[in-house]
Amino acid sequence: MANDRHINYVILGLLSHESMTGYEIKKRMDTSLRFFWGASYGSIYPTLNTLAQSGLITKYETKENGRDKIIYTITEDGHEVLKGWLREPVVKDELRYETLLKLFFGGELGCDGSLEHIRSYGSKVQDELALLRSIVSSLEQVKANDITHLHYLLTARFGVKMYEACLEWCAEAADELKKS
Amino acid sequence: MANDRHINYVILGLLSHESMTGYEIKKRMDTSLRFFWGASYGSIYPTLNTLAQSGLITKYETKENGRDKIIYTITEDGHEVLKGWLREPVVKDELRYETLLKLFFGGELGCDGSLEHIRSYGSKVQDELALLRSIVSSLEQVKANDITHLHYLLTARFGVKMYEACLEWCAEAADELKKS
DNA sequence: TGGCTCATGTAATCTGTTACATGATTCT
DNA sequence: AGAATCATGTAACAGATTACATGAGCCA
Repeated sequence: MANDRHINYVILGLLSHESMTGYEIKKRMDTSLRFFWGASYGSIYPTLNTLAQSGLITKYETKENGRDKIIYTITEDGHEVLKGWLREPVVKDELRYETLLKLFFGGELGCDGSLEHIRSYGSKVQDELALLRSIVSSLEQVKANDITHLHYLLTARFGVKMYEACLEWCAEAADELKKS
Repeated sequence: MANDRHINYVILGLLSHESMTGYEIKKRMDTSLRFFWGASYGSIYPTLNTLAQSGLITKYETKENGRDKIIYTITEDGHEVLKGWLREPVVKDELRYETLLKLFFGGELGCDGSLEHIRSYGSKVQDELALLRSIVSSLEQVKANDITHLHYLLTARFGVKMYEACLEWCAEAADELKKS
């Protein structure tokens, strides 16, 4: 592989679970991975082509229900490259929280503005939490002794844990702002 | 202001607290803001110049201890622009967690690899947590009834809450991987 | 028939980092 | 004396998004 961008490994990872189209990859990003990673078509489709050229995935052009599709499948080489990346230590975990930025500078505005940001953040978190909880409970019901399933479950539970802590903080922070 | 990048507001925000040099701004990024935002010299210095050209901050070139410095100060216009941004709703809170990515695809590798990632993540979190806790306790000791202080404290507490939840998750996740 | 979803892709743009260049001062 | 820190800045590059273009099938 010429370059070493995350998007390569994300796609290889998704294809290691299941063969799919670029469109479906994008869907997974917006559902399963949305909590901790994102990508747009503008990075997905070109990457699929370079991965195919490198022989890490294969293209299968077909027609389903009259719709043209390209189904991508990971190759042996692809698996090896993915595993190589998985074995390497994590380089960076990043948070870019506009909410915290606005809160950090919130003294400039007064408490009401900050309270509004916290409220709106809290309600966003609550929605995400509901979504994640439903994912967790459906994964728990499957009760597969499959290791892949366990990994999904652990990441989803991470999200639940995070968001629960967020909500606690929201309540406490709002209280304190009201007191002042 | 010609453009609408976050870096503009981050700098205005920091300067709303205190006048300082570009070098000091970078330091704040790496200490106070490191938990939820980051920036490099390559974005800070050019932004300082455009902000000065727009009249949102002023330059004061001086010499301290024989060192050349440029101290930047926010203007009235700068305050207004900052307030305008603070009043607007938050557009995006983002997480880019390589650790979760590697864990999500960790089924490919086996439990040992995932356990190693969790361990290493846990120890990183513990370091950050210690740092944040010391910030929180020093902020609590100041006991300023100042609203700006309260805002610092709330963001720091957010970090503590997050990281505590992370550590709980690390312990639980590791247990479950060991069981399997 | 009109709007939504499925499906693929590209060009322009944006935003930021990395690596380098430079030079003074302070600490050990 | 040498290393680390203070201090400012730029050019090349990286990595990604946005907006657009295109077109077919599905549902009401």
